[in-house]
Amino acid sequence: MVTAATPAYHGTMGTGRQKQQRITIKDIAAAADVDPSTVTRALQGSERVKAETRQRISALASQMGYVPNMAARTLVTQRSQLLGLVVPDMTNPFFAALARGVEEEAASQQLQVLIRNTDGNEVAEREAIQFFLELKVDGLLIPMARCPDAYYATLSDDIPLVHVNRIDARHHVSCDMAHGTRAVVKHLIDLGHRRIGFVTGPSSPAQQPKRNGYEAALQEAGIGVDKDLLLHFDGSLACVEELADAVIRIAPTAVFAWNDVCAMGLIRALRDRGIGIPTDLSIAGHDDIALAACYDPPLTTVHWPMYELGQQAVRYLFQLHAAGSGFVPAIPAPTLVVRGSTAAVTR
Amino acid sequence: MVTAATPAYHGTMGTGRQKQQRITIKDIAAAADVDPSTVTRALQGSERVKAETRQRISALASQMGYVPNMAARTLVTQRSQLLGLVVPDMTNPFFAALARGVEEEAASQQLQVLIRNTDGNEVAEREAIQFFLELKVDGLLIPMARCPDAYYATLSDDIPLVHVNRIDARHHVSCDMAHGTRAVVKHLIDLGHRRIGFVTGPSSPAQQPKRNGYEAALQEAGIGVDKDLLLHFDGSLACVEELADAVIRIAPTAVFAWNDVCAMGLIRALRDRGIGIPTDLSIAGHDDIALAACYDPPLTTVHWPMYELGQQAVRYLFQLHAAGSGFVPAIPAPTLVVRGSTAAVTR
DNA sequence: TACTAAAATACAAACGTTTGTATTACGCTT
DNA sequence: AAGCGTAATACAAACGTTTGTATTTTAGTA
Repeated sequence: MVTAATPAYHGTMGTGRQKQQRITIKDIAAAADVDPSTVTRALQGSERVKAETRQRISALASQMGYVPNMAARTLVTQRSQLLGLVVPDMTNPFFAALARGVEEEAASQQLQVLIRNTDGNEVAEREAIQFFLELKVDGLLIPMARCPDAYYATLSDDIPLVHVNRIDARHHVSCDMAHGTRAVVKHLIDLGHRRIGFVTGPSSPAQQPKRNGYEAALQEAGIGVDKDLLLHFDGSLACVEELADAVIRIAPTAVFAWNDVCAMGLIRALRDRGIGIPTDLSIAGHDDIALAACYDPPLTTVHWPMYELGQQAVRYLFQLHAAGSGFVPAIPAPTLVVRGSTAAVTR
Repeated sequence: MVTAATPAYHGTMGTGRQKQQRITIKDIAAAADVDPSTVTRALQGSERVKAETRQRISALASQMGYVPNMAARTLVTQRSQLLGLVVPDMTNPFFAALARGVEEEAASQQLQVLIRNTDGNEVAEREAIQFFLELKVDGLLIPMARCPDAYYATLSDDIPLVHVNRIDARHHVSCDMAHGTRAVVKHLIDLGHRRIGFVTGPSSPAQQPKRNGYEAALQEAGIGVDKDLLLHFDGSLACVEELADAVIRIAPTAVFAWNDVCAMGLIRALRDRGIGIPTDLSIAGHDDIALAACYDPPLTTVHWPMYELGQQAVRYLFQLHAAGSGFVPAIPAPTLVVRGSTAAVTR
């Protein structure tokens, strides 16, 4: 047998490596004249290998352009060092902030975060989860989950799974969503409004508290919930035109929109129809996206502690890993941000 | 049957979730009384295994809750079925649209897309690339790359890599960025503007053509480039205030802003200072994000064919895989979208 | 010098797939 | 019934790591 072990360095003519030849731990072992296991340990910085050898090996590794093979590592360790994050839409600044919190916290535990969008589609969500399962991620984070709870229940044995803002789930980290919406509606009531429209959004169990807050505030003020004042936003900006027409028809003095984007679109569409904001009508949004402060008028809205939610969710995940049970995440409440799009009632 | 299947976990007894033994292909093989290789082939739908057996095996697989192990597959096939997409910021609707195109096209080839954000940070970009390398992705897509070209050159042997909108790169798919910016500046010139400010953004080789277009349009119209009319946007909305002050100081009749967000912030800040848009000053943006049409006034801007760029980039990648060389992507040019934020010069 | 504990390293068996090759089973033809 | 081509399946060797255990080396002691 010919010894094929040597990876045949091709003319290393000064310029650095040229050969596209996967360098493995074995190659390094051969070059350093040690066993592959020693290379592994050296690269891990194990105390078990002599400092000098460690030094020599890692020098060799970077010099040879060694790139560890995650697949092999995952296979043997049964840990991928990966966290899966399943979000409806990363374009939404709201989820972007959450992802930020997740990534930050995960990094502190040497974990990488993988993100998949679902477009709020239930089927896509399942596919994303399935994908992460195959990838053998070490944990799954699902904000605003769309599927029925039973589905996640079947999963929770396979993999640690934490929901965000889904209070009916087994493991979840949530802020008091209803608190924020209650505050904004109360704010409108305090301004003298009585006919307050509410634009609902894509329905999902995770979003239910939003509506509860609206109703709670009205009831606290002794105002009945009028079904006629409910409108619906399908998430597309095209929809704001008919929304504007509907608002004119039902003639509220204030509208609490599903989110900031919806509020902005609505303001523009209403202005096109000759309705001044906030002079003729007050409009509040939700989420407090970056542009909310930049709109004209600046948007009154609800700010969510998304970054913190992301952080806490990751911590919760670790508790689950450690078989701990009673983790109580500390989440600040959403806060009302009063800006220029709401004003005292004029009629 | 011996208990060899139990992988003897340390501790964790009691509180946590109980150990589930993952189902492997071997388990299915045992249950179906066939060889593991037959299971693999059955699951792949290979003609080599009898239809009835195939049927039986896949029934068994789903019944037993089998989840394929990507790591093992990747290890042996040397293909991860994964595509890496490295973007500065997925929050940017612009990159979101690109990702959409990439995902769509990749899906048609049974590939999954993994996305990593870099925040426009060069170090983060390298880390992201390194990460993807370890993950053994089948291809790398990098729009608006930040690092010097030499860096990517060293990579291109290891992995197929396609840039988006980076014309100095070896393999790239780009639209004629300068064309869009030239069109918008020409539009302003046609409206009678002569003093046209330009707000630059985070510099990167990929963004150079944007500025070239600005200068080209001026030169074509016989207007000199006045360095005093150049401003800078650092990407944060906080920056618009000082930007507004600067605009007032240098007193252009029109401003071409780095992007739509910048334009919106600037409009609001200028209004706060008593300057009407577009009556006193015209402002154009870039990117044509969804909210651009919803702003008040609706933004004149440049629409990019990002979705198409994403698609074409993936196709290019496949050409590279197939060792084909002369792929010429067909990319529509960016188009000018005239809305309400620009008007004829009044002074 | 012989002996031993500790340090350093080597060995070998996994991890869960895939795939080329070898083997068996089956249905024909003669 | 022997022979044969093919269909169906089994075998076995990878892929690149990690890690428990065995072995060697080293240095320190008696």
